[in-house]
Amino acid sequence: MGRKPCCEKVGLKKGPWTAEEDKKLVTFILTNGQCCWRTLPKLAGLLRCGKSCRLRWTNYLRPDLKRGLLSEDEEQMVIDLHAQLGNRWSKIASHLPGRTDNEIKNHWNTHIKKKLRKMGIDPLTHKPLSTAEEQQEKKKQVSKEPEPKEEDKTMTRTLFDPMAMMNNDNIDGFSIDEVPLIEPYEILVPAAPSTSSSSSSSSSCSSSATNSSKFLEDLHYFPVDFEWPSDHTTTDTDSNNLRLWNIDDFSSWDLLINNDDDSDREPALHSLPSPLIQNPTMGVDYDSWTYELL
DNA sequence: AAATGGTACAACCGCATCTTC
DNA sequence: AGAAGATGCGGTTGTACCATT
Repeated sequence: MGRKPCCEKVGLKKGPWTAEEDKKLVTFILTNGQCCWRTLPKLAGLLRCGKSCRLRWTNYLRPDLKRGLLSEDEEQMVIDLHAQLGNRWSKIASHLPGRTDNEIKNHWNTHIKKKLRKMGIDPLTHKPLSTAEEQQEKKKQVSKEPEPKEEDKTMTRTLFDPMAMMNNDNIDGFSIDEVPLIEPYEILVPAAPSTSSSSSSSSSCSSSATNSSKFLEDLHYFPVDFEWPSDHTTTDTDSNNLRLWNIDDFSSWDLLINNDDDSDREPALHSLPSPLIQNPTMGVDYDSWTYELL
């Protein structure tokens, strides 16, 4: 008697998400918050399994995501963290606000691995390649010996970790679980005096509902026959910035929201806390997010 | 211009872990 | 305590895009 599959696979859609599905998912989550991924697809009218919805949201649709290639600093941080944590991508991602584990994993596999190899560093051990190769050889010869314990592995990685070397006396105090993630409801906080505190927990089903009500109102002004760009997931690898959708893709939407008569309908921008608009380090460019999502 | 190969990234799969009853 | 369900995580795959031949 095995466990039931996470969802009824029959009749469920797989593969790339369409703009329409994205819209449904975003609308639902902004209305109801993130709750119960299993039931979400049904409630949102999506023919997807909950898992797929969660991934789409966390890796692509979340408003607090940074897009674009990792900066040099971020890349170095990934390398340092990888030296300490190994392939614990979610832990690594928790140190890089706006970055997802999937994104970091992909970047590691496609860019950093090669880079390190070019530099003569083994991306697995973070040791000089020659040494690592020797070790591989030894490992083959002594393959009967048991695997080193997890702590030992970490120690080995740390040995060649510049960050750890610099902060040697801080290693023990360096908690990887202490960096908070920005939640959507934390971003879409209305500037208007709020009756309820914005602190509290992140587990509510309706946490973002009120915060985004204005935003959702604005959704109603979305052109019914608006044509979502089919290549909205296309990345511009020639520039440093990836994109979800080009600003030009939204000319009709842009026209709509910038209509002089309806200038106050611009999606909830006024209600966004100014630090979020002005502070790029928050990883949220509200303007672009609005356009990207819609 | 077409074919081919390489690269990058979104999405899926299966297992692990956590939560609830 | 342990079974079942829900969620999270890491590895892998599929495919679109780009460069080269």
